[in-house]
Amino acid sequence: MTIEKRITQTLQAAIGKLYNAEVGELQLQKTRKEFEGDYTLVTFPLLKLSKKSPEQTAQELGEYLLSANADGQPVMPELESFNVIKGFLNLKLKPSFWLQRLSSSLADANFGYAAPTGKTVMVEYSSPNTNKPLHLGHIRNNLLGYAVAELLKANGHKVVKANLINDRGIHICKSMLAWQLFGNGETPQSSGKKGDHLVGDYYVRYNKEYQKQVAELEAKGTPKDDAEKQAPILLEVQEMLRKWEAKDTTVVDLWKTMNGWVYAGFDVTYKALGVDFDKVYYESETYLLGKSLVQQGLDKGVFFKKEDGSVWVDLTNDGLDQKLLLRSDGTSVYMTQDLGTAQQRFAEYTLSELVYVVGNEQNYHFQVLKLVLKKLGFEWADSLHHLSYGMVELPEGKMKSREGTVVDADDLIETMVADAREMSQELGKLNGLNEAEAANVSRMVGMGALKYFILKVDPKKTMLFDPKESIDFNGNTGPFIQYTHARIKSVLRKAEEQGLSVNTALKPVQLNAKEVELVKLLEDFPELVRQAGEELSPALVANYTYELVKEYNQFYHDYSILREENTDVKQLRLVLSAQVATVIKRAMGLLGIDVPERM
RNA sequence: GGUCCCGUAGCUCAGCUGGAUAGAGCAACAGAUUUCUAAUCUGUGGGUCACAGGUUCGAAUCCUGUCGGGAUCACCA
Repeated sequence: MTIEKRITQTLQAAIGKLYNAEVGELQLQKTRKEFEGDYTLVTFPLLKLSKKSPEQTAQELGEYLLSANADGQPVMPELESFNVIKGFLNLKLKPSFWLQRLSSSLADANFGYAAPTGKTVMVEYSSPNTNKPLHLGHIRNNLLGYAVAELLKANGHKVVKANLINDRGIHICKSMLAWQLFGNGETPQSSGKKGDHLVGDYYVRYNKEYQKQVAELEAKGTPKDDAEKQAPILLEVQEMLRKWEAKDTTVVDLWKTMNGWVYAGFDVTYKALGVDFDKVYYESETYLLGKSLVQQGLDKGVFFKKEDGSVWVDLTNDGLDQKLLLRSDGTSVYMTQDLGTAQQRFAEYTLSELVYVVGNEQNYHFQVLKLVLKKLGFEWADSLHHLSYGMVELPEGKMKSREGTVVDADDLIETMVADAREMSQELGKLNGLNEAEAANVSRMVGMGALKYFILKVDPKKTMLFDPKESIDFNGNTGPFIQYTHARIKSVLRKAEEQGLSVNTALKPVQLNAKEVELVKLLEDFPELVRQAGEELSPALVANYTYELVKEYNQFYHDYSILREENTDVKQLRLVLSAQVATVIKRAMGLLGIDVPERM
């Protein structure tokens, strides 16, 4: 049970006794730092019961909590003192209580992780197109998806990480056609290019050629709109898509080959990002799903058919528009497929939740998806969650693939690691490490900087990614947290050299203020994980970790650990440090960030 | 035009299930060092929480409206 719950119960009982009345919700909160105390009860809502002033009510309640029961036991044994400021009753708990909490969290090997729930949750993320390499926007997606999956695991759920690859359609045909026309048989092996980059280059090449042809047509007097539809290369690519759909072996073989290059390239990027998947779906295999659902909807009368045979759902009563579900030629659209895959997934895995990590440009789509599934009568429609995230902008301007100023994921990763290495070297942090160790630390720090910078921001907000600031090793950054962890580990190693183990039971010692603050923060960790899991919010974890690190740094600065002469106090500080390191490591682990033992 | 999201310090962001004097980091300035790893710590200056109403004992937080920014409303995915 959390401390807050426990105190709330005590308070409810006390209020019941004092005022002879039942109280429901109490407003218990952490005491603000400028006041003395650990928890604060807001008494304003209780005035109706007490029929006294806020100050009197708080005072009365505080005195009662400190007094003894009929059996001689204190009403609230863990309470040391209280003070009243305006209507706020500040409760200060005994240091021995905090010491005891620290001991019990130390004894819990799974501190912060919940017991298995038996529930299975699917997190779909990444979901790239196969015509170009991953970029900055994908990085936010992948990091969010992975972190959310880890959070859900920490909350005791079984998690299926899924990737739905958009491997079909006109976009990949464009790369294929350009490769046929201009490629001279170039392969990743022959050119030394990463497969996804190679295919992406031909996508760019196609667009160049297309622009050129449109310009030529316009020069000959064709109106712009017509020119854009008549460019020969466009007609060719449309023909290619028709052939693909007709399963033309030449086209399908080329499609398989080039997609294979792309997948090999993606794997490298995924590995560098530290993300992975339990299940990969390909749209070429799922795009026909959902048609039977459309028929069901028609039978139930929740969808309707237009004269041309197309099927629609009318959502105007829900404040939305009419939405197409089946084209007039009977083929399905994106929405149809998503209806089908959702149903299939819930059936296949008996999911209790399905989380889609998809950019906010698809907010409308997921709103509709959920509504339509509800109209079809699926109870699990409410278990669909769209984790929507905003665009990542750059200092120079907005990043959008259409505008061509994309930041390539592989380039960015490489730059981050190289910068981390350079800065570590300048500070002499790599001295004494061999090449493999230096490379490993640089990788952890560079990726930590990138991941932390992106994950600490509320997903739904448009964020600004400043490469310079992200690699700034001061402040609320990944490297700062990693560094604190490494420093604690260093102290613990030195302690071990002195023959001090950190596993012995704690002797009763008086905790100082900073130590109590640390224990309090550590105590928040399990509840934080629970909340972050519920809200699908890695940012919550990131900002908590930073708070913990800041608090520890103050403690570290103000008090010595190894030089402390009182062995019991020294032991306490070692154990406390070890626990801080453990929690940092776990919290960062939830964000997919590695923490080095030394740096 | 409809729907959704955002607007907090010069900059990047926390805080939002209503509570005390709105917080960090960066940048600026002033300090601290025989390092337990200073990639640290302390201090100073910096705010009409976009604006206006409303609810409340109490609003950055909830409601309504206005302004500003973004996304979306395809027989694309």
